[in-house]
Amino acid sequence: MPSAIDFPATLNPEQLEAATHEGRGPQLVLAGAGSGKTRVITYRVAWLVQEKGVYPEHIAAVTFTNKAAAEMRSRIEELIGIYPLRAFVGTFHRFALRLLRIYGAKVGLPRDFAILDTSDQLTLLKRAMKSSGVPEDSFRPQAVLGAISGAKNQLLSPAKYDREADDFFSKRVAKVYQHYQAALREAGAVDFDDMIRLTVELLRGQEGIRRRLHNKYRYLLVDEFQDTNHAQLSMIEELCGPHAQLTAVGDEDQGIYRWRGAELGNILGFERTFEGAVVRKLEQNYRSTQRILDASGAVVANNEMRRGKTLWTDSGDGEKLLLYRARDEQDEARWVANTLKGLESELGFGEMAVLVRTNAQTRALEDAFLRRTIPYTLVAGVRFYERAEIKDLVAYLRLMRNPDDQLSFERVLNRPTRGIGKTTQNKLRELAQRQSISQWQALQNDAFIGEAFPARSANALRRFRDLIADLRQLAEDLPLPAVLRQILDSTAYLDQYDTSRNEDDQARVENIQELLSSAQEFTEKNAYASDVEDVLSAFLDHVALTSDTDGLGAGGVSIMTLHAAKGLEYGAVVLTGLEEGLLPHFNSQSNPDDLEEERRLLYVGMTRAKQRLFLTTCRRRRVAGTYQDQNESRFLAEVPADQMVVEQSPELFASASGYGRGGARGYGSRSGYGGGSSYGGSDYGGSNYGGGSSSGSSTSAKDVLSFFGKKDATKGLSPEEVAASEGPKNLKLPFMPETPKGGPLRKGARVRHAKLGIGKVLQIEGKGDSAKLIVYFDSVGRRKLIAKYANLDVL
DNA sequence: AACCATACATTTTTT
DNA sequence: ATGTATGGTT
Repeated sequence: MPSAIDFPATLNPEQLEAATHEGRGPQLVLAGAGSGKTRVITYRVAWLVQEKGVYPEHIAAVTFTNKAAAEMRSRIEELIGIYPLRAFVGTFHRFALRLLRIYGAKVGLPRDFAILDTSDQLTLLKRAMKSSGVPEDSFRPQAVLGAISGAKNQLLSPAKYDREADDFFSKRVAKVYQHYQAALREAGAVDFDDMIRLTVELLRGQEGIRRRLHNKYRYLLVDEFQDTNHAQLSMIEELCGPHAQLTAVGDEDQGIYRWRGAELGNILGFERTFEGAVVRKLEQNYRSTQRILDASGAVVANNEMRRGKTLWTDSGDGEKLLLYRARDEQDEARWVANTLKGLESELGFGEMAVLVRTNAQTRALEDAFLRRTIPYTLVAGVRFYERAEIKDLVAYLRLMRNPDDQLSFERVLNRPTRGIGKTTQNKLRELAQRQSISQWQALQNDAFIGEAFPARSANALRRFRDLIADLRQLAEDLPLPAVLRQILDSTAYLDQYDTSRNEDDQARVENIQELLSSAQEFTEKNAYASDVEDVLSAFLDHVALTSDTDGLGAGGVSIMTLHAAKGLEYGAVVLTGLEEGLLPHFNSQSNPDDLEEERRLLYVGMTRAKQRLFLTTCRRRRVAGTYQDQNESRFLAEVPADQMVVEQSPELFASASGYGRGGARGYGSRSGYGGGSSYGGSDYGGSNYGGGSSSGSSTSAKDVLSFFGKKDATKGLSPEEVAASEGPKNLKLPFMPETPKGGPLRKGARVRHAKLGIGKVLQIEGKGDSAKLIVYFDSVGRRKLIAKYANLDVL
């Protein structure tokens, strides 16, 4: 066991103050990128345990991701030499789950409630839309789910949400929300948002439990505080009893999850929420060169929503940033590949990362890397536990614990196929529903099966019932991995695959093997658990709360989204696609708060770099199949010129015909018209003002200016701003997908579609980027089209 | 139940 | 362009 830690010798003065914060009051630590925030949390826990004699049981450290939690736990344990440390170190959801598994009944949860993943949620939601009479094609289920999630994050019940709903969409959502909750109740399940919401409900409604928990969790540490949403903040508030000591750590400049409910206000208004709070800043950076800090700092300084920090380092200036102006995404990818190859001897590919705003950007990069045989890892991919075969087996496991689990039951009823078709499934569901019993219970009545179903179906159902019953019997005393093997065996699950011929099948079998090993590993780790069912339950919870995205460390250059890069660091970082429409993304250009978030996204990307930082921008880029002219990101103008070297693609001029006007900054060419919100409602809706790149003549900036002056519709750019800009030099145009030139698109207009031929517009509904057209084509008749994607020529 | 054709959507993603 | 979901057909 390590001897006492010399805190003052290992921490800088600010870190030391934060780690050894005394007194009752809450503390907010504003930890700049690379300033050692995890260090502060780990040392604070160590300090509490070693210096203040706090029992680890009284400490809870809460994070957002399993990965962060695991890292934190291992660092703390290493530091104080206690394994395992009996403190709570885990995610918000795991914390909530721990409480709900104990006290769930108090908020109306069944004993073995299941946790839904996103696809289960969608299944239930679609069902809820149907039962609430909201047709599925009227609103995108994803959008409805998003709205419901938002409501839950705001701790709004269906009734309250309904009361506050004042537009058509919200009214509908309110209805669906109600039915969705009913469906959850019926399925005996909660979704992720419910876990937090119900925990708040529990803490607010049960004074006794609340007091007990105040007594237990006396020291709270919350990581990434800028990412908390309203429900999570409430949970923390309720958890902070009169004696709790809260340490919140975060960085408002790295808040990039507004779109999923995170509220920067939680960190900006910390002192208002937590009275008497102390706020500290960590500004010494241990990661990047001063150059990188200055450049990124200059960018983020343009944000209003921040308290302001100035990061510094004593490790030297380092090299200037390098900006590459590429012709298109192929050229960009080629340049990135070559540049990184040149750095290989110095850094090694594993110390390099290429960051993108959208996943679609990775394709060109992968191509270039493959061609140049540069090893790379795509950090993304389908989550392990969401793969179909894994979900099947997990559903079987769930039935072992709770055969009344409706979703799991329906999932495996005919998987692998065993002659229980859709008709039979629907009938069974209806019959069970009518009697208010689970489908499993319905199957217990043998006579009922015989009466209700034709012989063939009845037999298949009986066989399924006996299969599950036998498995449940076995599961009672077999260890988890053996149960899984038995399931595979009894269902002949692997027989569906042809591993010698089909690569996909082979991958599925490998996935199943991986599941077996993870079950094995889990069982070994939890060997101390008292009985078999405990391990099974714990494993199911583990599966529900673990995404296993950690494909890191596979070697080579890491390619990932800016979001995925948060918290990571690399010797060299390339930020690609610094273009209007991509960064800032065009869906975020019209709202100032969204725009600031895009800037933070860039900031997060920049501050991942330790030594070298590269930026790239493309003159044109293929988006959804067709090339679009791009304008440089407005954020590039915010990087101090003296911190950056600019390199330009020779090809920019070589094939000058569509891109004539290559200035030092900004291009005379422009993109078509139609960025999101200005679409439908106007006379110009759907028509386009695309630069005539095909003819080789890019339209002059004057035309563009007059156009905008007249239109006055472009968000994020007032006519004054446009007028104030002088020619191509400072042109900042919103993202606009390119379409060929034509007249205004309106009812009755004749249009040409690339595949469908000539048609007539019958109707235009909606506006914004979702404007829908109904067109009658000579060839195929009526078609519904989305203006954005249809790419219509107006004749 | 397997198969094919068509429709649809395309920012970011954790739990 | 491209992948996935859905729906109809055999």
